[in-house]
Amino acid sequence: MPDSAAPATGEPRREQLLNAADRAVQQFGPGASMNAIAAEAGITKPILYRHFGDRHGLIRALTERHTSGLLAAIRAALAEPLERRDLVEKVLDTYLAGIESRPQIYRLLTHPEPGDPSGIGSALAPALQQIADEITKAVQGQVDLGADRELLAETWGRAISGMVLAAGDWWLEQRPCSRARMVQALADLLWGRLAAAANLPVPLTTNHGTEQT
Amino acid sequence: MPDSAAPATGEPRREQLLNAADRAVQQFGPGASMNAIAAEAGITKPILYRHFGDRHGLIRALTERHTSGLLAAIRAALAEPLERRDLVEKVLDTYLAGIESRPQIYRLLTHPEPGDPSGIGSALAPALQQIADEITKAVQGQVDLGADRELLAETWGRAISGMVLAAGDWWLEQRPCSRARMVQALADLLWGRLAAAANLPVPLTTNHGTEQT
DNA sequence: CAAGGGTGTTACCTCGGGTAACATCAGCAG
DNA sequence: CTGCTGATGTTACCCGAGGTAACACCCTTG
Repeated sequence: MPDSAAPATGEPRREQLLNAADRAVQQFGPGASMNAIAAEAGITKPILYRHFGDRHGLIRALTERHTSGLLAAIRAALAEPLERRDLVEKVLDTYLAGIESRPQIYRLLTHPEPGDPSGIGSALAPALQQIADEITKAVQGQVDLGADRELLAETWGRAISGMVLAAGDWWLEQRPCSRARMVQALADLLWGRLAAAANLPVPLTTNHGTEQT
Repeated sequence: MPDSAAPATGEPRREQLLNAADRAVQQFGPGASMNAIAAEAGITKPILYRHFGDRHGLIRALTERHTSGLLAAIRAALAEPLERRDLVEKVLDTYLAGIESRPQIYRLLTHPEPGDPSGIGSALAPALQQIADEITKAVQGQVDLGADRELLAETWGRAISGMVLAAGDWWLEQRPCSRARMVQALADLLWGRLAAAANLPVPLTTNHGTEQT
């Protein structure tokens, strides 16, 4: 490696390829083929594979570029010195604003696999949808939520089912605790323990590893 | 259609194929190829396509069989006359027990797309993982949760990120309300409004459409 | 004995991920 | 100038998976 500090000619090409991949994904969605991406870049497949190894590597590089932005925003929001309720709202708003600004990219981040080119509506797992509906109905029928009843119930139906899906997914994979404890942890969350818990004093001793890029 | 009420010879074969597909999925995971499924059934591909149209149809038939069970269990749990907190726990436990009993099938239900045969750990979206980590760190650092701190924080990290993912997904797709209202709805949920809201009287006038199979 | 419907097969097509082998052009050492 | 190295690029191919066409078998019914 003769040149000591001149990646200025090497990096840009990779960036350029990623930009092309970006454009291709914007056009064709997350299922854009390697051929399509290569064509968008004005080159052919093998070059992509030389740079990124395989499709997974390309997608990963692509997602990392975008997640870094969203993640940084969320980190910043989480670090703001707000009341906890305000903090929660701030983070939620940051996330929603992030996905709102680039829907195609968002789809890539959350649904990296091709997905069906036919049905647009199949956002999350089909089973989840039905569970969400059940929860919605239950909340609507059993909980007094005032004027916003319908919207709240439906939102909560999605939210709770997604919450349980993600947590259950992780639990199945890792088995960090018994099922009963898991149930307690999730019920506690839904039960407002996040609101009820006392604030910890601002930590000055240990930095919780918020490494920035 | 000469035979009036004798699908007894037609249905069983289809059921039998579904059983074979079940076995194949248990063995090879959700990405089981049509060839593999056909082999497990002791036949070849075209028969599968005759019965189910395409892979999507097969997967759908398979998921419907299993969701009906899980969904019925959740419905039953939701309908039990328990205190709301107990009800929440009951439903959570029902769901977790359901996915625990058949992990491979669960994967099929929630991650119908092939997924990477190489990396096992990629359960949910890669971006989500990092967001979950951030939330975990934030909760650990800012909220006093007592002895279960670590487990609760990590569980909540996954749970909250999954919740926001699902809700955001739905919101992006449907745009049922403004972003600000969405933020409020989600923050309210995390804030214990589910716990704080009054019970609705048991509805006797309208049946909320809990149709059973 | 046909006719029809279900079950089954082999052989093929298409498309997408992934790779091997070869061509080219830059810069740099001798 | 020659020749090495390393990056960029190409064509042509392999493989596996979804999906289909065409043909064969059996069994029931008229």
